[in-house]
Amino acid sequence: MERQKIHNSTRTAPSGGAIKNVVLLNIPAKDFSLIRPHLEAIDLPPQLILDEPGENIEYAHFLNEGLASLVVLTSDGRSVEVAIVGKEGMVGTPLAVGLDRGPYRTIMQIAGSGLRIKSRLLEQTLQHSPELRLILNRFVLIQGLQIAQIAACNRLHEIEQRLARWLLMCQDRVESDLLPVTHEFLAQMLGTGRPSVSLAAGILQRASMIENLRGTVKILNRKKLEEAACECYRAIQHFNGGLGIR
Amino acid sequence: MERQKIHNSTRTAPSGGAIKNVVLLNIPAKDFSLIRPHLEAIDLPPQLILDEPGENIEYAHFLNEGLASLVVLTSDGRSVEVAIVGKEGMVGTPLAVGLDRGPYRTIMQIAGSGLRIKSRLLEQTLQHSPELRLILNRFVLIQGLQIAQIAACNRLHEIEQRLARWLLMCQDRVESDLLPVTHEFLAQMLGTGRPSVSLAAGILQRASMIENLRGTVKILNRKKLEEAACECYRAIQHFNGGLGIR
DNA sequence: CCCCTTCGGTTCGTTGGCGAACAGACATCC
DNA sequence: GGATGTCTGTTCGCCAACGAACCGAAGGGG
Repeated sequence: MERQKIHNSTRTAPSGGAIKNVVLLNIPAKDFSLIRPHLEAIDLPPQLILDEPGENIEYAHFLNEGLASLVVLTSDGRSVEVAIVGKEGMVGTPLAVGLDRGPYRTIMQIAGSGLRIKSRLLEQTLQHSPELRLILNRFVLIQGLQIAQIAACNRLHEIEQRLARWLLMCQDRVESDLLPVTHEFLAQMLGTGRPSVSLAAGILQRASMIENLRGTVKILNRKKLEEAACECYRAIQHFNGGLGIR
Repeated sequence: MERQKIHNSTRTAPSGGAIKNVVLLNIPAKDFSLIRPHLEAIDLPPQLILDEPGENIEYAHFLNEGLASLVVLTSDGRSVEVAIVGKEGMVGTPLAVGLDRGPYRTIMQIAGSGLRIKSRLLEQTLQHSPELRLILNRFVLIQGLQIAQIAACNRLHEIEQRLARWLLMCQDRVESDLLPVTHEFLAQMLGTGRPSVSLAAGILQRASMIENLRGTVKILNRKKLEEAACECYRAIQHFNGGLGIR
């Protein structure tokens, strides 16, 4: 068990880079050897779109660093984020159950890198690895719980709390205290207008929880920020308990 | 293929009742015989609570008629519905991936009946039926898509549209034009106050789409109601395409 | 028959959030 | 150093939604 852990922590991609993605690290060694040759290292700059709603999903992505958002778009051009995926999961969940498209846009929020695998090759691998299949299906469910909590949060809580929640969830998946996001972008994620975000961010700043810099938000006091956030943050954190997030 | 269909449509529970649940009908015959002896018929009166957040899920439920809601509760006593489950799915999705509890309350919305199976027995069955496992996991994903759409809807659309959407989704899963729900209950589902519901329902009534009776809403004009609903209704309907809902 | 509960309809004052708009700060490029 | 574009801070008027409250109607039980 201990040896397995050590082995996991030094698992490498074909390109030689260390793997940090929790899903990949949790695959049993024998099954990892099945998938490893098909993995392809990929750089993931901010705003890169990984999947579009209704379009064929070519690759499954496993992040090592950075942060992707699942976003629902409406016909009038507005948008809301419904889930966040970092190194704890997988992007392209429909592939896990043999479907080839989903209804959301998946977009890189914070730059990073990861590994990708052709959908057809993932499917082949899944047929020989029930363990991987279980891991992915479990992630699909957990992600559903996260989405449900955000659904409730979107309805019941106010912008200030939701902003605090978002900043915390974001920082949980990034090393730094500096989150490179603009208010405009936050507005799209929170499904609101930009002035509302600036207003809420101003309040948090005056309470010295954060500092608003140009194009980035700096976390000054995590503890106070957690108090300002709604219970949804704790709830989501709890779902992810087994997935290696904090 | 055709014979299979005919067989499916006459599949019966141990109690002798006909099965209408789409998940159960789609299980291959050989695997259905595995699960059949463990199924137990159950009557499902309105307001019956099937699962509570954080508590052990004893049974998986497969509805034949009626309608259940997944509801997220907050600490201040408010609530929102995040998904609806009828005969197209399963209640107790965490069991499908070997987890034993979830974060939502599952409550019967419209009276009905169904079949249930002990969680331990379902788990045993799953180990011998990859087909059933795939069907359930696929449902878990589809339900996630539904929740995501509702998450967006909760944020971006107004009560009137959301109410119309809810009524349509409800009627899709019930034979009658009469939906036995109170405004108070609708308020809890839509995560809003009761007056807001009465107001919106009044508008829909004056447009002769519905009629508000005591304790029930009558659908008068489905077509107009669909026009009044937001795009989310169509989207969710589309996800369920393969699941036997309309 | 009357009482009592449940529900629907409506009101009213308050508020959070929205969209549009503008001004100032900062960064980059020439 | 000046011009341009991006980003933040802030204002203002407007509207949807909220919570509390009250009334009246409908239904059920004694």
